[in-house]
Amino acid sequence: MHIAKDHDVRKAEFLDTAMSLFIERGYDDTSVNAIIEAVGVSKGAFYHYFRTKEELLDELAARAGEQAMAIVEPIVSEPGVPAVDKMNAMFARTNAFKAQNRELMLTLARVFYSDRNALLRSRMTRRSVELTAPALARIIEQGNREGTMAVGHPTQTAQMILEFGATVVAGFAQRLDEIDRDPAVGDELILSMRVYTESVERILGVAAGSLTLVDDSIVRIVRGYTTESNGGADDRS
Amino acid sequence: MHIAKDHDVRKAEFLDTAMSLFIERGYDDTSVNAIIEAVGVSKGAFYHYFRTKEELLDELAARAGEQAMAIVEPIVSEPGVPAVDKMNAMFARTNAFKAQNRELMLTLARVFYSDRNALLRSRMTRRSVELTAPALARIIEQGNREGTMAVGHPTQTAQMILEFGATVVAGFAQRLDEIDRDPAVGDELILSMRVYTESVERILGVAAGSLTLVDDSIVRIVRGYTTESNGGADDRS
DNA sequence: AGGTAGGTACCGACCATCGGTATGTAATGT
DNA sequence: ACATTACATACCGATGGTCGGTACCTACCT
Repeated sequence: MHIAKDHDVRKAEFLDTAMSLFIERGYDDTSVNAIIEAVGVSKGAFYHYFRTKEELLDELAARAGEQAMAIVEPIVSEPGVPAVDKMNAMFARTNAFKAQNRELMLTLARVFYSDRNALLRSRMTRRSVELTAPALARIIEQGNREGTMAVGHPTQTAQMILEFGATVVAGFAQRLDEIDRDPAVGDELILSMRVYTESVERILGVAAGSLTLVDDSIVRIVRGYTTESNGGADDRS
Repeated sequence: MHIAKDHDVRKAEFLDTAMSLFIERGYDDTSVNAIIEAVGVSKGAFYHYFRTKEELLDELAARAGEQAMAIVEPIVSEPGVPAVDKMNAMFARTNAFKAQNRELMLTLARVFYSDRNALLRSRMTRRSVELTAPALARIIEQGNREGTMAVGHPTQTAQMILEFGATVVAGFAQRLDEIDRDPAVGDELILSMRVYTESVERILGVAAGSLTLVDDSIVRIVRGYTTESNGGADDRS
């Protein structure tokens, strides 16, 4: 009756559906029963692939880390590119994706960064930082050699900047909803992103204004948050 | 038979016992049954004071924020003290407490910052940051006026520094256990705390070496972590 | 002074659901 | 053929939360 699928395929199926359910309802509020129901299998199937629900969470975190690494790696390895440009590229890559999937990112951000998902987020960012930090460290070392950066401890600093960024983004996302009640919050958020960029610039000892960690697309997301149809942009560069 | 206690007294009793149980075993792993057993009351009593287990968590977070504020407030209001000194005092106050209760802090840190308590931590730090940030912002503004600091947006920066600090401390605590397996991790952690201090100095535009956000007592905690009896200190200032 | 109405503080049995286990069985590879 | 994989199903203790009831204090009416 039941068709046996390939091991990795079924496992991916579990991971995918679990991920979207976690995003929807949060890790704690998504039961194993809900997962197996969505996949259309039995409990035994679930515990055949994962020893515990938490192990599934860890595998999700690991996958996220690998994906983050896959994006970052080619940028770092590119020869002949200045360190500052590499940093900008590294952050711009994720920004571009976010801008393209505006609707997705908004709902995703609101739920992923809601503190109902504190554990999920904690695990995923940690893995991502762990795997991405060495790459950023190499960029910083390159910047030191080029004389555009002045950082005493690249490895520690890289880790800190990434953790720092994750924290800032989390705070950012958690306040998105407030914009509805008070549009001024939107300006505050945009300001905080600029302060973040400036802070990183100072930490790296890089020239002011040379980094663009958060580009205009993010600003446009915030701007267009309340009203779906955003008319003329009232930007003041 | 049963003596009726005053409302606030009983509520505080719930909060206190719940807090110590959360610290001991984590939020998720502490059942409502465990709490009422420790307090010595029935299930009905608990749900008479709190609508859900999570509401109790929120009230704990609120209390923590107020306590943090109570420590910071008098330091900020003190007249005639340079901003840099105030910042050092603000951080030293908590450090001193930590050093005195070394044993307590270690167990507390290991559990509080273990990601089993991601939710608890997330709520508490958020409240603390929210309440403490304005005070730090005032210090930064004072530093700007004195010419010892150069910060464009004190409010946002204050918030960021505190969130940043919480993140760093969390990462710090989560790696404490690794020292047992690899003593070199201890050096890494101490280094990361120094990098944190230097980063904040740069963000504030303050003279290098003028901040002491993490004093030697913390270093001594890490040093004495593996062996209980710490003989001669092999410090290299 | 005595009755009683109403609110607060609490009890304890009960419930659906949770994560996880035990055991069985059909399909598949060798 | 036989072991291993890939599930299914029934079941477990524990959990967060509900609910109907009760003891007790206070206030007011007569």
